[in-house]
Amino acid sequence: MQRYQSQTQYFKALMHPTRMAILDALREGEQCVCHMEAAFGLRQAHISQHLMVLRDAGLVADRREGWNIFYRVVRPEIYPVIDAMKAFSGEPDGNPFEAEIRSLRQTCPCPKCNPDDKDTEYS
Amino acid sequence: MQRYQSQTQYFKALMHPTRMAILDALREGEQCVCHMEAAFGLRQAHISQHLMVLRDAGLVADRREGWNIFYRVVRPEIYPVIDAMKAFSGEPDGNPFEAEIRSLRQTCPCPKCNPDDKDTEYS
DNA sequence: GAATAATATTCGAAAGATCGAATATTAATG
DNA sequence: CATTAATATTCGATCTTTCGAATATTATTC
Repeated sequence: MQRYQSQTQYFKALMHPTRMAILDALREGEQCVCHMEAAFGLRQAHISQHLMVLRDAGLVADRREGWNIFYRVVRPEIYPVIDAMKAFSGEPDGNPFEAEIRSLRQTCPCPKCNPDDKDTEYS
Repeated sequence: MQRYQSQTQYFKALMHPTRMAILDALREGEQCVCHMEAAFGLRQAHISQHLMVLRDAGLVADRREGWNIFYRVVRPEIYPVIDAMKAFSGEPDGNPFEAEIRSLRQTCPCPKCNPDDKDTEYS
């Protein structure tokens, strides 16, 4: 059964709701961890742990920018697999967090969202 | 994360080498357990346990015919998902057990393989 | 350079998956 | 009806995954 090692490893990476949510959230391009924390309503450590699994699987990579760390998908060819599964299981395809993440851009203090905040004064 | 329940359940079903092998073996149509046992070189109980997982997931169903129980895929729409993963992970697609199972037909005593064996005399 | 913000890592307990061994079930045969 | 062939189920040990709590790391700011 050695021949199935690779395929099943990747299925294992896709096997958790939080990891599917992360991959969906990254459809729009890179996101910092704080975005996912807010969009999913999950604890920071929890998300970080699942990001580690995806990183170890070679599906995502990170990039630091000041305080924030941005994650991106490095093998977008994984999306056809996910989309095939969504079709199979009758879920609407695409990114269910799209609107949520877009609205985060208003208030998020991370440099990607609000590059000019450097000089902003808070009350 | 409730929304990912269904998708991840199915990924979980695909997550094991033996279960992938079973689904590949069933591409050619229904097979009895003895075929998979011979083709995979795995113990009977092991295969049976994984068949149970696939059955509980609603992917396969069984049918008895005399002594043998034949399994078949009841949701072949799962194959596009598997094929997408094979493409992703660089595996050749299709059923790697095709030749093996075909050759089993020569010697297998199950009714599907040799429907006329009823009257066959052994030494 | 001490404090802080964002994120990562470690640890430990609980839950789940795997797998072999043993046993149970079911239908066919004599 | 006892035996047998094919397959299923149960059990128990081991390994893996999950997840919260605590702690560590890294870059920034004052």
